[in-house]
Amino acid sequence: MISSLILTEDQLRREVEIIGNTGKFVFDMETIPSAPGMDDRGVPARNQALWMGLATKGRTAQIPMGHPIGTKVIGERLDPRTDKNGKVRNFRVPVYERPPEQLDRATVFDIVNPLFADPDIQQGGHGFTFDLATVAKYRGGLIPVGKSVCTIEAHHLTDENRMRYGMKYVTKDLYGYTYDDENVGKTVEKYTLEMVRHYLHCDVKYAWLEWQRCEPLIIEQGLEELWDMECRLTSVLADMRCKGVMIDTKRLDELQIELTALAGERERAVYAAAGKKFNLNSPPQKQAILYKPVSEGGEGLEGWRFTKTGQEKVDLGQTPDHTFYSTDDEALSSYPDNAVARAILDYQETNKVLTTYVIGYKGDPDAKDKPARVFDSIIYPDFVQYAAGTGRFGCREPNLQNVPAPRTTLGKLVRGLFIARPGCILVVADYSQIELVLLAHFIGFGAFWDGFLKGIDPHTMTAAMAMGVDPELLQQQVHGNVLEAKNARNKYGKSINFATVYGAGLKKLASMMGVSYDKARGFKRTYDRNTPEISDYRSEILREARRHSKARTGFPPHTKTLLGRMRRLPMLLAHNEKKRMYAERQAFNHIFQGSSADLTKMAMVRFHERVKEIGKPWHLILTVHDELVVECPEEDAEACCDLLVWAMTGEGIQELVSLPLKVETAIVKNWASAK
DNA sequence: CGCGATCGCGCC
DNA sequence: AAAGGGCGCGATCGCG
Repeated sequence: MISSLILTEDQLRREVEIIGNTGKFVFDMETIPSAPGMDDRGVPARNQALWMGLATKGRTAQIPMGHPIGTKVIGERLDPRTDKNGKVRNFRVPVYERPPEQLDRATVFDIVNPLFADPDIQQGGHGFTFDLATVAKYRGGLIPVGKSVCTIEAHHLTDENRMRYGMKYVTKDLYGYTYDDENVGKTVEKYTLEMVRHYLHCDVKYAWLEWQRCEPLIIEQGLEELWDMECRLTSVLADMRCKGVMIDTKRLDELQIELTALAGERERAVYAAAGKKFNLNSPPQKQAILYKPVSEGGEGLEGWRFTKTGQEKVDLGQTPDHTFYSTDDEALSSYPDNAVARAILDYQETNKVLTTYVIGYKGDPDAKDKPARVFDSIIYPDFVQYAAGTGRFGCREPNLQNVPAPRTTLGKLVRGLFIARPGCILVVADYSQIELVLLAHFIGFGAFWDGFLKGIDPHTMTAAMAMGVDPELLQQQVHGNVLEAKNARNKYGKSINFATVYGAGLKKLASMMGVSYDKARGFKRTYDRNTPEISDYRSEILREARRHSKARTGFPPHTKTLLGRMRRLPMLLAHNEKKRMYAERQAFNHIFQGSSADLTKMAMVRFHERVKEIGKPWHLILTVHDELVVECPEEDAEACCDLLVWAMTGEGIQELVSLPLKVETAIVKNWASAK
């Protein structure tokens, strides 16, 4: 491949012309913080572009825009730095030649922008939302318009089980090539011009090759429509990444003060109850305190649930000691009479919120690895379209998909931190019972199916099937607030439905239902007798999945979603029963979890593209599996809500599912007010 | 000191 | 007889 360092306008114009004629290119941005000492190089709305890398058929180009150092070492200087003991020491630091004259950002974007503005030119990159969002601020906030190919997504569609999709690992495993032992991309400005140039050349070269490798595979595997949807989604995610979510920073600060005090109080209460100090964030130390006999300074509690490794050791025939037992919430909750267990539970509730959400968002200036996630009252989460094997999103830095739900006081406080910008409002919509609707859809008849058509709630329906009573009667009782009926719905119905889509066993089911093992078994038997179509469907799906093999059909055993998204699970053929049954649960669950993700992703694309057509300032800001959150001007709330409902359930998406798709909506000032 | 494993826990 | 799907992240702890 031809590789060029671009230092003049003419050189850049030539590259742009070649790319324009090819109609397809890769670009990759290397960035630095918005200001010295600021930790936002990974935040596209704020960072600064330092390099742009380009690739197209047969060539790459690297464009520095103010790289601070050259390549040759011309001397050495002593740099006084304080080490961790507070001592000042002189470090020898190489001095580099001055860098060459480079193009400035404005000039580069002037010349490159026609590529970004041309809907007929396809563009791609590895983890592409970052690059799309990074360049947007140099073009008036506009995301480049052409088809956007994220090469990680492309790879993921054809190999969803791969653990690491980073370029470093991909080049090593697929191309047998290593080029970045030093993580140059993390701090490009510290490396020599030539090192960055080579790094960037490799990045765009292999992104281009990945694109060319994956595209035919995707077509061959019949995933073209899904691929088209995911490509359009990449642009949506870039927009979300630019936008971010507003946080009530005043409340966040107040919450930090309140929770720090409360956690401290509760920590002292634990020590008082235990009669000694220990590290109450350490599971091993909690085990020692709770499960060791009184004679050895413990509370002498009888453990009843093993940890994962504890269970494995028991399976190997070892005799349990205190280190085998779990100290999780459920285990501790079973000792309501023990003061230490109670005190630990109280402490953990506040400490979890304090460390994960409050400090997690604000960052800890004293800790190295705890950067702030709030910038001028905005959090910029990274929604990752290729995070889960089922097709669901992941969300990182920070994860806004595990914000406490507004069911508890603390949950309301945390979720209430997420607010609409001034003059704006949040439109929240979530699919009702989407996984169960999909289960009924795929089976195509039976109790669920009838229930959904008659408007019977699926948990009520399942409770009725488990107790052998008339579903419509039970539904009436639930609506009439009959206590036993509501309990049956919430405990029995919900639990069995969860157990169905997740594949939980009877032991788990009993504990979820809050009844004895025997009673749970009885309910499950009645349920299975009344809904044979469900277990029949499961067997059929797994049989179908196992029919596949590389030799027979070209695919490993797998299941598929509504849009044909594959989950390949070779372990469906494992002889090891544990592993095989795990794969069976994954395979079955994938159909509903993955189809739900298909619908949500598709709805996001529909909403975003329609908004662009009508030119409204409405933006998706959050996606939480079956829930979408949009921010819009207050006066647009109703219209925006209508459009969101259309995107999620209207013509063009409803046809995919043979039962009515339903959403619940809310128009709110802060996220805690929904639901 | 960085890294991975483990445990635990927030969400859907 | 037994079987909880999918994430990201915080804290601790042992290892190299």
